[in-house]
Amino acid sequence: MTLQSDLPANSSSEDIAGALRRSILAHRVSPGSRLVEDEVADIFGVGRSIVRMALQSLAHEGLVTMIRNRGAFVADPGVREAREVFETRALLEPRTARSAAERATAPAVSRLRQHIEAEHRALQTGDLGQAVYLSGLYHVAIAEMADQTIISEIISTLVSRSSLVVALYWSRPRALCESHAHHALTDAIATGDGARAEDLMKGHLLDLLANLDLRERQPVGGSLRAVLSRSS
Amino acid sequence: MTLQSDLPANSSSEDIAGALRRSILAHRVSPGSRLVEDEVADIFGVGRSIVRMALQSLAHEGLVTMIRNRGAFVADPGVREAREVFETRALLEPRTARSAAERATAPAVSRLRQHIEAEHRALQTGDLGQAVYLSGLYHVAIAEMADQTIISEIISTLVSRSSLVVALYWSRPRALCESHAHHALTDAIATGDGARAEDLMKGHLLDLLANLDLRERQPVGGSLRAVLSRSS
DNA sequence: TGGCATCAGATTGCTGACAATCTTGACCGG
DNA sequence: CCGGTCAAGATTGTCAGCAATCTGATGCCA
Repeated sequence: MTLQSDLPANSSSEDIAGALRRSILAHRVSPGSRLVEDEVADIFGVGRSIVRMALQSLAHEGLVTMIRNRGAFVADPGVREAREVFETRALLEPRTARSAAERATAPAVSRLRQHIEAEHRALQTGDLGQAVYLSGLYHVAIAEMADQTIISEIISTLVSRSSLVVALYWSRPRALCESHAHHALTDAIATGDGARAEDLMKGHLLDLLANLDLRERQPVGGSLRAVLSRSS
Repeated sequence: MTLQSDLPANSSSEDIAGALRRSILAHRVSPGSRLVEDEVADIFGVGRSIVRMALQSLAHEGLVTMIRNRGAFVADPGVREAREVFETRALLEPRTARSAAERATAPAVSRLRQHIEAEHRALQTGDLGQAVYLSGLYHVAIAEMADQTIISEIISTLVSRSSLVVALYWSRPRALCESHAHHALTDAIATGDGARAEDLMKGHLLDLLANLDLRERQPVGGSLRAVLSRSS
């Protein structure tokens, strides 16, 4: 677990939750990893209570699993949860994209295009984790355009969880992902075509779900042992 | 703030979060009230750390607002949040009701009817807060029938927040609420009529939203002062 | 060899105390 | 009478330490 932190020694629990979140979403720590309170506290130079709060926050978001007397682990969603995350997004995001299109402003649209560009750059430098993370931010930005605070927050956590799901179940390692989908969607929003935006978003999410390899996989530790015994 | 607690002295933070939640949802503490950590800790006979965790939990659910260095308050949703809560529910619950209808089992349906009955009893004994609370549980029960964990959790928090909204904005104090709607919806689910369940749920939620008096109201303290100055 | 009790080490759960911060009310000058 | 300043009290934020619990390794016995 290498959680490089460039944070000032005196950070609040939200700062630490944010730093941990970025590390998890960019796949710098793998699902299932243990997050020891003392260790994290040392890394960020704070006491354990602060780390505890940050971990509890992330647990509420579904990015971390806490087990009493055992500690905190980076969430490790199963196939069922993976499916449910995308099904829920498919319920919320299409209509939200429509709202966003209906109240699109020029600066907001250009912010969307900047997101896409940043995502592209990350893909070209080969930083897949960062690309997935930025692709998530694009969806959150759309939700915020729709000016719906509650839905934005829900989508934000769902997008986070999606990032974990993609890390675990994405079936086409080097696919060009979905830049085309994002481009088309942005165009629809820019022209204020709500119906089209809704359709595109729905298709996009179904597409993502279809590209997951949702066969039951072995628990991480088990598969490692299996690999070793085969290679011997 | 009278938080009667019949809890054993040794309770976990979840127990306390639950007790607080019930108190808030049944309107035994009014929105905006302060929740002092020491006070709550004394009432439940635990240390402050446990209360802190419980409060943080409720803050994540949107039932409590925490302000740094100032403390925790029972949430006091504004008109905008009130509208958004119901709009989000309208996005999630109709489809979920359809799923519930499509996989309805006899015991699950009878549990729904029990919920309705309990709600009726509360209404007849005049316990309006309890009735609203139970009416919320009915909606959560439907979400659970649909066998969607994530959506169930989201709906559960939205239903909680709805309870606060109803406490603040319900326009017809003695209306017979919505028992008819719940009955019809249950019938649709019992007969496995998914399309009808979806329609009924959508209508039901729009109905609820329409019966809120969403004019901007004065902050609680301010209106009190206004009343006093008028009566003088 | 395989299964089970036991124990040391590591880690979390919780409490009490102290520091930092905010609120309230009194005081004071204009 | 009004606004601003200051100090006391109340409340939250954080830390360090200890008790409770879990993990995994060791040794024992069938």
